[in-house]
Formats: sequence, C-alpha cells, structure tokens
Amino acid sequence: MTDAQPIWTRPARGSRGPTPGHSRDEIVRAAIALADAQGLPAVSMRAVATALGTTGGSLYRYLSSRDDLLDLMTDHAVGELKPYPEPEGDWLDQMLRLALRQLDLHRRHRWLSDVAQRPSSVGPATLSWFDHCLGTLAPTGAPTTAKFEAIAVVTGTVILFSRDRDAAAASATPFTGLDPATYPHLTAALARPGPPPAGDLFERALRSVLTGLLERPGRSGFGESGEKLVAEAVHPPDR
Amino acid sequence: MTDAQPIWTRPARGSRGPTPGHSRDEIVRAAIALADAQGLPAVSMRAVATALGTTGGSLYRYLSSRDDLLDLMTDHAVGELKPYPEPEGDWLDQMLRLALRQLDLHRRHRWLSDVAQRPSSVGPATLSWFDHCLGTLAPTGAPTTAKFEAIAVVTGTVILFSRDRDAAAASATPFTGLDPATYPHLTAALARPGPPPAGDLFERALRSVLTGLLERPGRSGFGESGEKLVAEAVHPPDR
DNA sequence: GTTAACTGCAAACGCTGTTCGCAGTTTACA
DNA sequence: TGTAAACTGCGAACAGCGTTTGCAGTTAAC
Repeated sequence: MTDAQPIWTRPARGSRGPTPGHSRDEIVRAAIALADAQGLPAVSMRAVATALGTTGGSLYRYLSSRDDLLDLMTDHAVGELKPYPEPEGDWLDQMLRLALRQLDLHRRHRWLSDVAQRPSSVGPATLSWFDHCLGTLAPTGAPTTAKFEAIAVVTGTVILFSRDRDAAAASATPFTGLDPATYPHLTAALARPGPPPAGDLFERALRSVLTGLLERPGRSGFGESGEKLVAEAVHPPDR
Repeated sequence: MTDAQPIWTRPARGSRGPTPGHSRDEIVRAAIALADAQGLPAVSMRAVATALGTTGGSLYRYLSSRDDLLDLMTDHAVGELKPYPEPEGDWLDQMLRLALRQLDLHRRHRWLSDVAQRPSSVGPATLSWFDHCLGTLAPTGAPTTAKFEAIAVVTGTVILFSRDRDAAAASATPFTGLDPATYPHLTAALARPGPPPAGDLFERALRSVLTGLLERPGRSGFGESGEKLVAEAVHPPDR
C-alpha cells in the first residue's frame, strides 16, 4: 500500500481478496492503548502487531507507514473532544472551555504532545476542532492570521501545561547543589519558593494571551479596511 | 563510559592513556553542523563519527549515550545567547529582547525545538540563561512559580513562532478541497484570508501573556468566573 | 619494568521501519 | 464456468539505528 494520497482518502481495503482479519480502527485502538500504557516509543509496528496477534509486516496491508498510524491515532484521540462544550458566555469564556477540554485530552493521552510537533497529515476530527475554534473566535473580528496564531498558541499552552508534573519532577533533581555565585537568582528562588500564585496559571495565561492577540486594540491596531474584509469573510452563513 | 553522574560533572578524559584524537567540543561542533544542515534525524552516532573521520563506536569514549550528545549540543547552542542584551527599559521590554534573541537562536538552529521537548539534563549555559531571565523578572515581585511558568511560556512561544514558516507551508497543502458544509469557518477563512495583522504577533503574544502572568492581579478582571468554568468543562474527574 | 588505564577500531547484538516473495483466498470478467 | 487479477497473511530479509564487547596498541603511574 504505497499511495501518494493521504490516508484519509485512501480506501481501507479493495474489493477482490479475502476479508481482512483486522481493520484500521482496531489497529489504531491497539496502538493508542499501547501508547497510553507505555508511551509513544513503545508503539512499534511489531508491538502493535503482536498485540493484535499478527506480525509486523502484516500491518502494511492496512497502513503505508508508521507515520500513517500516528496520524490516525492523533485524529482518533482528537475525536474524543466531541461533543464540544455548549456555547455559553462570551468568546473568551467559550475558548477557555475548549482549551480546558483539550488540556484534559492531553492529560489522558500524554503521547499527544509528542506526536503533535511532527509534520503530520491533518485528519477530519482535527479539522472539525479547528473549524469549531475558528467559529468561536469569529465574534472577535480579528484577522484570520491572528486567529490561526491564537489557536496555535492555545494548543502550545495546552501542551506546556499538560507536561507540568513531569517537568516539575524532572527539573527538581538537577537543581540541587548549584553555586549561588554563578546562579544568584535561581538559587534564591529555589531557597525561598514563595507562595503559589493566586488563581489558575493556565487560565491566566490563556486569558491574557487571547485578549492580547485577538481583542481590538484602541485604534492603532488592525487596519480599518482590513476589519471590514475580515468581518465579511468570517461572518458565517448559519451563525 | 557508563557513569551515573550527568555529563557536565564527568571528566572528559582520564590521565593514563594516549592523548585522544578528538574532544567533546569537536564532536559537539560536528553534530551541530550536521543538525543545522540536515536536521536532527541526520545526527546519528555513525554519521557524526564519519564526519570526524572515525567510527561510530569510538564516540563512546567521549560520551556515554546519544542523549548526552543532544544535551551537549543544546547547551552549546544556548551558549550562543551570550552576551545577554544590555538592560534597558522596564522588565517587559527587557524580557522581550531576551525572547527575540532566543527566537533568533531557534531560527539559526531549527533542531533546538525538536530537542527541547525531551527530558534532558540541563547544562550550565541553560542554567545561566534561566538565571538571567529570573533576574529580569525580579522587579515584578511575582511568585516564583509564576516566574518559572512565564519563562516556560516564553520558550514555548519562541518554539511556536520559530516553526512558523514550516508550519504555514505544510498546513497549506492539505487545506485544499475542503467541504464548506462540514468546515464552514475554515473554508471561509481560507477563501478570504484577509490582511496580515498589524504589528508583530510574536511581540503582542508575549507582552500580553507576560503581563497576564506576572503583573499583580487585583484590578485585572479574572478570578471569579474562571474557577467555575474549570469545574464545568472537564467531565472526567482527573483534576 | 611492570601494570593498570586508556584510545581506537571492527565486529556484533538487538532493535527499528519497511520490503519482498510466497502461498492461499476471493472476486471480476470473458 | 474458467481464468486471471487482486487481495490477505506470513516469514524472511534489508538497511539503519544505539550500544556493547573484545582486541591490539599506547601512555602514564608506581
């Protein structure tokens, strides 16, 4: 199965041979279970195959590469974001709810952040999520570029905070026995950690960055002619 | 060379045998040149070795693992951030200058963002950079946790924007031929992309997120409605 | 002078993604 | 109905990876 088309438009099987013993969905599910339990490096073709009771090379009857499998896994996981939360409050509240749902997804599937920063083929569930986010941001009237960037920043922040605990545990170890002369501020900060910051940092970060990126600044912000164009282009027919 | 100590405190060579034909620094430089030219996957032990005129196994006289090499590469690159920009303006201006310097570094060494998302051993140059950032944020009076988080967010934003061009090129291709019925907002946004947003998005994003994370709350409007949103949006009780 | 430690190199181990050839099976078409 | 094409499943194989090991040669310490 070596096709130039992306996996989303490629048929799962032909019409000629015997009925396949497995399916793409079954393979993807097994791979996700493996990744959830033992991390992404454990998802090797042979490991997934043996989890399904077959051999490594047989998977290439269903997929054309491991990247295909990762793409399918990603989109399958992103599909768990549905149903999207009910629209409630202004666009910022709504966007925050979406981000929290995404954060929860990344905490359930920690391998998602490993797979996210790799050039991948975007699946339908991801497109749907992206489209929903764009719709949520429509009332801002911000340019398309800013919206795209804002959604990317949200995802980036989600990945950042989903790694929180691991990062904290990992970075605590090598931070012992530092020389106060060479690292004065760092040793001081570690010696007196101070109080935990008020409120949820995740929410604070997102609220501030989203308003900063998307909200209409006083008058020296977006160009006026551009605003009209964007307002026309973005106003959806059914919303 | 299999030692439990991190590579930073391990001596480069013993005192008994013949003088080594290479050095850690030479190896690291060759690896960085390779990564700059052909990307991180091209940095294999054998490839670095042949670039130095030796064989793969010989590198293990200088390093104990490929992860060690990546750690050394990272810290070597982060060392290029020095000298740090002169303090000028308030802490926000200063922090922005640091972020821009970091962004430039990530554009010169694109493999840095690939290597950053991997649990690594933090080297002295990275510690120094971190310490300098902490010192820059000292006037904010924010809690230590918030400062740490803010620095991480800055790095995350730098990585995000350093990938900008690649991401734009890669995501433009699969975004053709979408069904306007299933992705209304996305197709509308792509049909008329609108003007590029005025001002630098990188700077806007950083200014807003830094002020949001670090400036004293109290008059800024957040805190009350947020906690309820958190409880509502996540339905599995993971938190 | 002997011994221990070190360097450099080649070969090998186990793992990876992926390809290929070989049955055996099912469908399409003349 | 017969034949050919297409498909599935499987085992072996290939190239590449990180890493280990054994061996010869070199240097320094005692």
